[in-house]
Amino acid sequence: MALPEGIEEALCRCGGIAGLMERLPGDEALERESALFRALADPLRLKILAMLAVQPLCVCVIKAVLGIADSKLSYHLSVLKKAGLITGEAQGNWIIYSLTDLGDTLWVRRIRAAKDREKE
Amino acid sequence: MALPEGIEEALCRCGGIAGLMERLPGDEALERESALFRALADPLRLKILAMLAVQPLCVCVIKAVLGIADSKLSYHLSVLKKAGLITGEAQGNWIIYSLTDLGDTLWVRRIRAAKDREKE
DNA sequence: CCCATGTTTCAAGCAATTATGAAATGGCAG
DNA sequence: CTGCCATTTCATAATTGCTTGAAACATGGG
Repeated sequence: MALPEGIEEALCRCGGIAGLMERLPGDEALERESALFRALADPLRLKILAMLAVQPLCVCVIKAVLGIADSKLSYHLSVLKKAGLITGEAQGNWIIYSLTDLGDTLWVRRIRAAKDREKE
Repeated sequence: MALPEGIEEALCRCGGIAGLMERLPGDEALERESALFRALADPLRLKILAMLAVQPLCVCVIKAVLGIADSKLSYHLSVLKKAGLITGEAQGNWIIYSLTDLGDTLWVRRIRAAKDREKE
């Protein structure tokens, strides 16, 4: 396989194809990371995270803000919960959701990233 | 609508439902953010980003490492390109891909996030 | 000009995610 | 116990995203 000038040289310097492969994250880590991004890959879910970043809320308030069907909201909440971004705690007749540590740090990161991007 | 104790009080403090809605990012921003996450929501694409974080590479090398069909790789490259995470520059017979600034900062962020998560 | 090589595009099928409405669960008040 | 309220679960339909192989497009060499 012929390669463009510059690339081949740089590739050799890092151990060729084999050397490159060694530097990559394992499949398991990639799967875990991408699963997290998948949970964040929906505007509705980001909006829910934004709300919970303000304060913990019960499902009915989230629903009132978003204006969507119960089951739809429940579905998205379960996606966020499975990803470990939020957690729900029963309180009487209600379930109060709030950000987990992971959700909180990721949220802070998102804000920072969005601000970084606005600079351009 | 009756609300659980604590929630209602906190909700009032931030301006009620209306006040909460004002604090949320606009639909446009949410769409833009989620589109970025969607591009990151695939292990193969994260692997490609990992490779390009090591050094710029032509398609054929990426293909050799991943061991997938041309068209499949091309598809994923186009997703990353549309999201503004990578850029391709023709050099003779080859196209050399590299991370954009956005891809690079996001990559750094990802590494940091992964390390944070390992602590637990 | 023609061929070989590297890469992309296209159409079709398949897989995964999301939307929807109805039914089920579980708690609490009367 | 009964009825109501908040929430989830389920089955199904609609949508979106991914994969695959064939064909098309460029580019550079003979």
